[in-house]
Amino acid sequence: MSLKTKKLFNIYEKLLKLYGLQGWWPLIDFKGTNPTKTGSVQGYHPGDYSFPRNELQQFEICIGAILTQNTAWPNVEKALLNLKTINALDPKKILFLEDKKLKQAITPAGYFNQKAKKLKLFSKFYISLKGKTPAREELLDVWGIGPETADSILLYAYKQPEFVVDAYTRKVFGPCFDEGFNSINSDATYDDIKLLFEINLPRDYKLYQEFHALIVEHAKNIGKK
DNA sequence: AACCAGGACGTGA
DNA sequence: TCACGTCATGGT
Repeated sequence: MSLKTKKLFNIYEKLLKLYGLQGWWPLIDFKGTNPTKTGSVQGYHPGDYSFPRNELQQFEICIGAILTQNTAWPNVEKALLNLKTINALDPKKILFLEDKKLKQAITPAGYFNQKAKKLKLFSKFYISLKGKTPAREELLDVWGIGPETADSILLYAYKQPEFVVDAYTRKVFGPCFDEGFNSINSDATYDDIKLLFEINLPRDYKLYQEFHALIVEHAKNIGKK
């Protein structure tokens, strides 16, 4: 086991001890519980990596990944609930939904003009997959799907071992990159950081899911003070 | 009352 | 390539 591997596992264990299992990705149709969460956000399922269990849950995760771009999750949840209320949490329904109604439903998540376009384009793409797992490059070719959204979709909706890098990852690991991981500094690119994790950790989607969720939880906590 | 959230795209240099 | 502006609502 390399030094970097040991360091990453060490950090993972510390975060796990601090915050416990996170149970990402949250699903609005699943009434899970997670004592580390507060507020209205439900549907986390700590320790259960069997989700998504059907195509609708899978699609919901994809839509959530798009809606949460630069947006706090509680706002996304409101948008998802609105879509569910009008029975539109489904690729075909979204594709044929009036623009005005779609934008109205997702208003709480912000950027509703851009995101309405993104949801329609992704729905079309999702239908074209016919149940197949998309390649990362295919996802990136879809307008509105960048590296983080693509990796979130692959990791949480398709259980693919793609490590997700976000602003929180940089916040938490920035100092570590400068000190202990001397091949990568804090201005490393998205792919640099992604590869650091993927090269030095076993390709395990459960580990990647939990690690990323823990990083987000930790980043939120250190941001408060 | 600013500030920022689980980013991505378009533009000009 | 890369730095910067844009997109928009809701919570603190």
